[in-house]
Amino acid sequence: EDIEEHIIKTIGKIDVQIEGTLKKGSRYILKRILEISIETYTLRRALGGSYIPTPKKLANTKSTINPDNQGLINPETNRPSERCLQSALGAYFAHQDGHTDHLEQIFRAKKYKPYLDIVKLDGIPMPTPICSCIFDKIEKMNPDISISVWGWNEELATPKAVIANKYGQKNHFLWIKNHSKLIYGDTAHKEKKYLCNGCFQSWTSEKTLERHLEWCPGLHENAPQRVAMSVKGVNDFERFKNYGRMINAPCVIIADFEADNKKCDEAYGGSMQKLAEQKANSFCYLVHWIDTGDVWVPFLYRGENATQEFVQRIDQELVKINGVLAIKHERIETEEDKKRFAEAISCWICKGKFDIDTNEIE
DNA sequence: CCAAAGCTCCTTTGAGGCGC
DNA sequence: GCGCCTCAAAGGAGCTTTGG
Repeated sequence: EDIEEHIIKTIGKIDVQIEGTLKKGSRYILKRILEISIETYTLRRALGGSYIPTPKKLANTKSTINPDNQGLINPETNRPSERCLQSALGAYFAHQDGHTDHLEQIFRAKKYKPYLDIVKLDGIPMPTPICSCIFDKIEKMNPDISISVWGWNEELATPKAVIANKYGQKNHFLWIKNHSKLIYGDTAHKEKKYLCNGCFQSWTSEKTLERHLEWCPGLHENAPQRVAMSVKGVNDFERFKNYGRMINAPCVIIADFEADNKKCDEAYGGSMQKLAEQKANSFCYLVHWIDTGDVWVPFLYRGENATQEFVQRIDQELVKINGVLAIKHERIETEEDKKRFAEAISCWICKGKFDIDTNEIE
């Protein structure tokens, strides 16, 4: 169905292009279309594979169930079974039903067979690609569950939510029985952590998680944003106060740095440790004159001591800018202006009334 | 028995609000 | 801008619980 939709869209695009071309040139006539070719490519996505033992550090957390399908042969393909996703979901359903023992034996224990059958995976490719459209389909077929996919980095012993598709990688699915245990190592703080299922951040208490949930935008595509409206009589009135920003700036300097991320490991003060340092390696700036729109040619520097170089260059620019600003212009002041100044009773910037008697000013 | 999670309790750190 | 306050995050000691 995706292919059909794509073809219909493509035909529409071709029509528009043909029409556009015919309108542009004066006497074009379309006689016939000689050829339309469709190129297809095999999409290589992360795939769920056959049995892989749980990595040691992950196994130590005792937070996952890794169903054992070792030696199982799929009668349809005559190759090792690739049904790890089915068994991971089956283990969840069995656990929901109160079964806690030997869930990893779901393929072999007879009493667990029904739970494998609960899992609806019709039309889902095995091994299963990690792809939002496929997992959307699985969730539609199994309306009682929603699935989040996590990746495990054995070297760092850290879990990470999988959001983007991973291409051409063979994966193995297991069921995360206990999220809390999995995220315990997020910090060195030795208390239970509370996971947000929407964005996979961990929180220090139930209270802070609940507060976060009111605002969590989630990580999925088209994640909703919470909008806080002002309350009548409380915060529904705002007044502009930043009068300094109203003063005309004759010119602005627009500058940008690029930096290398230099790894380090040194004491920073207290119990903090500095792990990385941003070291500027280049910068570029230009001077933009507001009134005339003039731009002084962008200056680009790449090399040693970029920050010091920047300060020196800006000092020189300021000298040049002050040179321009030092040119005095004659003030144009009409009789009307003088009259308005004399009669003014409020500040022209903030509109506030003068609290001085204007008659006293001579 | 083991390793990791997690509890109680205490501490430091940094962000941010408030009043002056 | 400063001092003071509150709050949450996070570090950590010393212990128990948990699940294999």
